[in-house]
Amino acid sequence: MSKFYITTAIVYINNTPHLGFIYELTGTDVLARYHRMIGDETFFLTGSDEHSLNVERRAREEGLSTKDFSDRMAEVYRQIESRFQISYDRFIRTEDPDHVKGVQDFIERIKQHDDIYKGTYEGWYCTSCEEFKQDADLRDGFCLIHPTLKATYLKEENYFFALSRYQDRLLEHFEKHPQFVQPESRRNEILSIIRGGLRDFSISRSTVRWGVPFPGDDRHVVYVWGDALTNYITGVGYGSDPAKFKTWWPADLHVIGKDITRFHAIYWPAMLMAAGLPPPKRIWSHGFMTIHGEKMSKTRGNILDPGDAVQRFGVDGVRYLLLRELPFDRDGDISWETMTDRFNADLANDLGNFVYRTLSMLQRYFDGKVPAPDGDTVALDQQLRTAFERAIRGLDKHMKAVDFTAALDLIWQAINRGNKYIEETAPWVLAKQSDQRKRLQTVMYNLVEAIRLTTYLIMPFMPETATKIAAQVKADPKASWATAREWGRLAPRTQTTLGGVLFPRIEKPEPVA
RNA sequence: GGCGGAGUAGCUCAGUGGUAGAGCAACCGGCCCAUACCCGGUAUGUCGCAAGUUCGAUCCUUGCCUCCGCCA
Repeated sequence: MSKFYITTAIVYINNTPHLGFIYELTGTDVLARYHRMIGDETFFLTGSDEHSLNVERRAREEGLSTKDFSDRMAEVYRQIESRFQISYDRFIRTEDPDHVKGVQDFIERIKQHDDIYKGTYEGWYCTSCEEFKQDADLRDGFCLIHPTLKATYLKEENYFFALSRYQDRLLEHFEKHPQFVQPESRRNEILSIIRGGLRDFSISRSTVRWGVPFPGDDRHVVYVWGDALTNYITGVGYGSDPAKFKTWWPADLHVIGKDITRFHAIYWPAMLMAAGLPPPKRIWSHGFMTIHGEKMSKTRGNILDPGDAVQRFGVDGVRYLLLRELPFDRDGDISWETMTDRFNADLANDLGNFVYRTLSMLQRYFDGKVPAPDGDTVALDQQLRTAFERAIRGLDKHMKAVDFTAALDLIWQAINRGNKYIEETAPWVLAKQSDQRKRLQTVMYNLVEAIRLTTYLIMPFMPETATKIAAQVKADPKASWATAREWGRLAPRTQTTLGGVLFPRIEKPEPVA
């Protein structure tokens, strides 16, 4: 048994959650659940990033103190994560006292290493991006990302992190650890940035009050990356619980959005090196979702709302659809229409119907009690078994590669093999022939066994559905995967129950001619 | 401007040096256990454009076009 420490990026509480946020959380959650299922000691960290000028501003707009506003928004996020069955072990907030203390400790250690110095930052600053801008990022003095907001010229004394000293060490690290940043396209981008030379970055702000006081100079607060990234270590005890920290760090996987890859893949390992700590083992940079080919954005008004999604497809439906429909290594397109089509095809027609028709036949022919297989195994039986064994092996392989689409594809191949098996063995015909009783027993056993294995296969992706099916076939959701995964573990005479329809078909409105 | 990725059936995508596949949608047939479901079959494509290498390229090379990403 080994340990597995996985994180998502902490979410910036400035805005309300949209479906892209659920996407990252769900993908990460699937990995966490998978590792728990296979028996790894797992710690799953998510949380909220609450410090910044924008948050101060938003709070003021809402007529709340920054603290009250942060409390409220953090709770909004925490609740929606729970709603989506995100099985985090801790939801860290940058306001948490142990985080604040850990950040100061971390900065202090980098200072002792002489990698922090005081300097002056001067240039055009966009208050909405909270970033200094190069000339190329501005047009007529307006930030390109915020064309209605005039940039202001600022001269500010800041503390800087000496990132430029880390070019060689970072390159060496990338070379020694080819899987450090994935997918490879992101790794290549990062490598070319590093090779192009690194600039020191400011790690404090004196114009912001809402943040962690900078150690040794409390006119400053620790600026975004020194504060936010650090959650990955403070979340598991850095600065507060050395034994816990030792258990979990380094993280096995940071799951992040592609937009913040450079901060995670360059700033973060460099800061850790400066503090004498090992970098995370692996960083996965996922793509974004587009709607009908367009970026999701407030101004376009095409934001998919997580609550809407649940209304339409249920929690497990959304989880499945996001990971099946979008490739996790690059951008992918999605819409209510494509989600609805796939919901009906994969969940209602394939999975839901497979479980329902099988268990209802079992009710009819054996009063729901699993018969003992009796007689020879024929080629058809073997095909069914093989399909499931392939899916099981595939799950292991594709979870390692963070390829949800491929894993689900194999699982659905197995489920569909099950539907074909029913058609080919025609249990309703066997049931009418008294001399086929033994064959019917074998067929029904095989089908219920396939359903039992399906519960485990889909468990990380659709925990609620897996639990429902498990209850129907009396599978133990907590069973050790090493043995539960074996074909033939289903005990004859198990009393099954027929549950309701798992995924009711969604009727699509008739197209208007 | 530099670097990188992508352009394959209506849609989403897989794929190999020997002239192409899956799923969905469509159509036809079958079945009736089942959520108007499931099973079988059918069809559809100058595999972005052009040239080159090769006996032969969708897969290799070059140029071009379009889209996207990262950097400047």
